[in-house]
Amino acid sequence: MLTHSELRQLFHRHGLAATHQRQIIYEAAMVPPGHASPEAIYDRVRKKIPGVSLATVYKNLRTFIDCGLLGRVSLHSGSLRVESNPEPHHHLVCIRCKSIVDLEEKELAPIRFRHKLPYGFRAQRVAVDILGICKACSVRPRASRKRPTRR
Amino acid sequence: MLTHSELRQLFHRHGLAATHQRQIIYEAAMVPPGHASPEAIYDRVRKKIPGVSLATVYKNLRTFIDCGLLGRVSLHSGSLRVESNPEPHHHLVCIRCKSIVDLEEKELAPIRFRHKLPYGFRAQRVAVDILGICKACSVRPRASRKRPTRR
DNA sequence: CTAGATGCAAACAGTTTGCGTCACT
DNA sequence: AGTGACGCAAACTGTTTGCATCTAG
Repeated sequence: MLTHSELRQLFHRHGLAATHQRQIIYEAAMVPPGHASPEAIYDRVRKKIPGVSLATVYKNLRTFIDCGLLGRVSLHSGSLRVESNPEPHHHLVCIRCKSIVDLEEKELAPIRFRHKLPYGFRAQRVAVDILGICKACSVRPRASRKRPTRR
Repeated sequence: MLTHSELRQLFHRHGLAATHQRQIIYEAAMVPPGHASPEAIYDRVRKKIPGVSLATVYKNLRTFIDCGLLGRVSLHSGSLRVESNPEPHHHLVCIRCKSIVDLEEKELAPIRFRHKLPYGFRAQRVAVDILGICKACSVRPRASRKRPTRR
């Protein structure tokens, strides 16, 4: 948890004004265990700033993501992608054009846990995403990449 | 690629009527490399059945997913989930309540490829999702799980 | 003949945008 | 003082639903 002035510095380092809303939104996004949804963050922020606008929360989250202060859990939040391959398998995912190519399970050596899984979690299967740049995108100049549909 | 009557059998095995639309939608969802979006599937289907309704496509995709004929690429399509942990790490994902818990990278033995990656793909990082049932959900009776927000 | 499927339009949820006003720097 | 942030409402995208009609079994 950052102090008030560490937070200011962090924002300034990224060229962002250190507004009150922004600070509270950032803190709300960082509360453990992370992975919050915009709605959940909005709810937390409203407890401290009852008048915040949901749009402000969205604008800030996008700003944070764009400058790397936050990440996103999945590149494919947004629209549904259907999975036609019924076999267990993994994915090569292009972070630029979001395309997905299957990788047969046997292409990867088995995943090994170093310790027992925490939290009474009962694992059923393991899905590996290998994130990178696909052939088409590394040929294509960066500027010409299609603007992602949304999000 | 299934023949017409194999397709009929497949549907009947799942208690689904073998309508013309359904067959075409299924085939459209299965065209390689898979992972199509509903819009993309709709576009393919319209080439064969110009009058299809987008709603019919959505209804069928949901039906297919519900009965296991199709999967979905990510459990988190739908709404954005923010990632507050800047360190490379993996995820334990509950397939029932969609909750996410981080797993430190060092908890997993390094991922090893058995062969070179295909397609000129330039890998940058590997994200592992361990899918299963979280402690809370394995205690909680199945019926009481919250209806997922959407999708 | 009947349960279930389709098509249409309207409803929704999540997210973004335009614009006037306000606040950091 | 000027640039960027905020708040509001309206616009948009992706998805679902209600209902009348049609069709496979």
